[in-house]
Amino acid sequence: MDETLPSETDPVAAPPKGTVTQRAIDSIKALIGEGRLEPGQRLPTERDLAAQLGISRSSMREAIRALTVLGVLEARHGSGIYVTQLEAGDLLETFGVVADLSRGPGLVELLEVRRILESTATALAAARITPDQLAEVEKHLTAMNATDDPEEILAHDLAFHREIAAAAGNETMAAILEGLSSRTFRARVWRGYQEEGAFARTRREHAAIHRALVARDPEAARAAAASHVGEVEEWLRAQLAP
Amino acid sequence: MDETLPSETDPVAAPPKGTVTQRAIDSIKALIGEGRLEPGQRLPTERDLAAQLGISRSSMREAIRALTVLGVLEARHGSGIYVTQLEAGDLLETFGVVADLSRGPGLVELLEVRRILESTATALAAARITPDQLAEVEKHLTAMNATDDPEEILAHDLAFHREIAAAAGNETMAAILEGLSSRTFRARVWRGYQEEGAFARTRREHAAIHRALVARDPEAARAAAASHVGEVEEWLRAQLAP
DNA sequence: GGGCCGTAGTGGTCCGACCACATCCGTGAC
DNA sequence: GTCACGGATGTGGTCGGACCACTACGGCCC
Repeated sequence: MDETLPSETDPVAAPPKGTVTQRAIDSIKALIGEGRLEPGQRLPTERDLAAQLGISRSSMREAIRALTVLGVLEARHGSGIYVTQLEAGDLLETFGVVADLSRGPGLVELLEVRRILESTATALAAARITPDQLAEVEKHLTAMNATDDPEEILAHDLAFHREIAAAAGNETMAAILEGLSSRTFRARVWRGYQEEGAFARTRREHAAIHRALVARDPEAARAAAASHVGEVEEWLRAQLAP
Repeated sequence: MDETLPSETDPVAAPPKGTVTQRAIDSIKALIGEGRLEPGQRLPTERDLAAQLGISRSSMREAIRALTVLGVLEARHGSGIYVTQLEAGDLLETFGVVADLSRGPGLVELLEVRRILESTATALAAARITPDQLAEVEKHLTAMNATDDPEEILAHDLAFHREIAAAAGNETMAAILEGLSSRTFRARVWRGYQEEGAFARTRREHAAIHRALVARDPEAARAAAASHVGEVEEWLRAQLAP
């Protein structure tokens, strides 16, 4: 087959700036940005791509790997390389890395961002949530209160907030919040928080959020969510202060 | 030299799950997450790292490249591989990719997130900004109004909001906003917006934000910033509707 | 003592080979 | 005619080695 990518406007030679691999990354990103590669579309083989850019397969593989971890490309063993759907979930998966590797003051700042977004998302959800979605939220709320297994509580806690974020109707915001609530992040922060007997308080706060959703009261929902995250934020701030 | 990384708790063999490269990525991430690799620290050579994990140098290079684009590692040609400072700016650089490659509804959602964060950041800035920072903001505001070159306006517009975000005192939020205002993102959206003669309106809105900062009025600042971003958001929403 | 320059060590690039897996298509049984 | 099987083909995944480009260090010369 003579499958070929739309060629660059460059007629003679590519400006040899930066490493070869970086150029390859930028080239592919540009192809997508300019719409010459559509979401879901299959790319030429690694070997062909390398040949078209005049670089080795090794370098091209590094470029593809880089774009893979960024959620832009997806490599399927034995099948080919594909452009992802380029939706919020695909591209924001890497956001979890930030939450996982931040520490100290950065963690507090991350919680501050989460408080802002989570409160807004909860307010939006109060206005938009459907009965089905509300039932799902209640399911996790009930399950969360019905067990003492920290692992299970954490899982339902995550799902509780995820459902609310989804009900807010902004996938991008939901994806960011998902990253800010990554499993390891919560495990690192929540663990110490819950160990101080904050279970009862957490339950009260979750109940307040739920009440606001049922009442379809955005302002009450905003306040409840902000307070919920803010509690943890203050606790963490105190932990880092002395 | 016999430089060696702290070994895994695993005594026999690593569970062969996923690709070899992915394992290497996770291993290094884990080393950093567990604090066995400090920010700024130099890693063993690619060859040593590959040997320690029992994989080829090629695969290890892909792993390193992946962590490099994520802002976790930094490779210096001829010198070695180093852990970044792991600060917000390092890790959130990839956020720009999201803004660059999103399209359609995703762009509106992105602007919605920016409106929420930008309004809060501006409100915080109104309460915390120092005279020096305020002078810097005014410098860009003046420069922005003194030229007709779109490129220059865009540059000062970016700097204007960047200074305000910095004055809010949350580096993480500032880094996210920086990504949401990436050059190519604004170029794609603002271009069309400004072409419709929105210059005057933009100037009024910037002036309103500035007044609120000078008056140290957080609520006015929040409203002005929200309105500023909201205008573009509404315009873009209308563009995509028909 | 200071500056120059060679050298060892590092990441960057390339090549070629082989492996593991997915897909497609022809073959055969039913 | 339909379907299941199985091999052939093409793909990404891994490996090993070679060489290049650059940095950093230290000894040499002035």
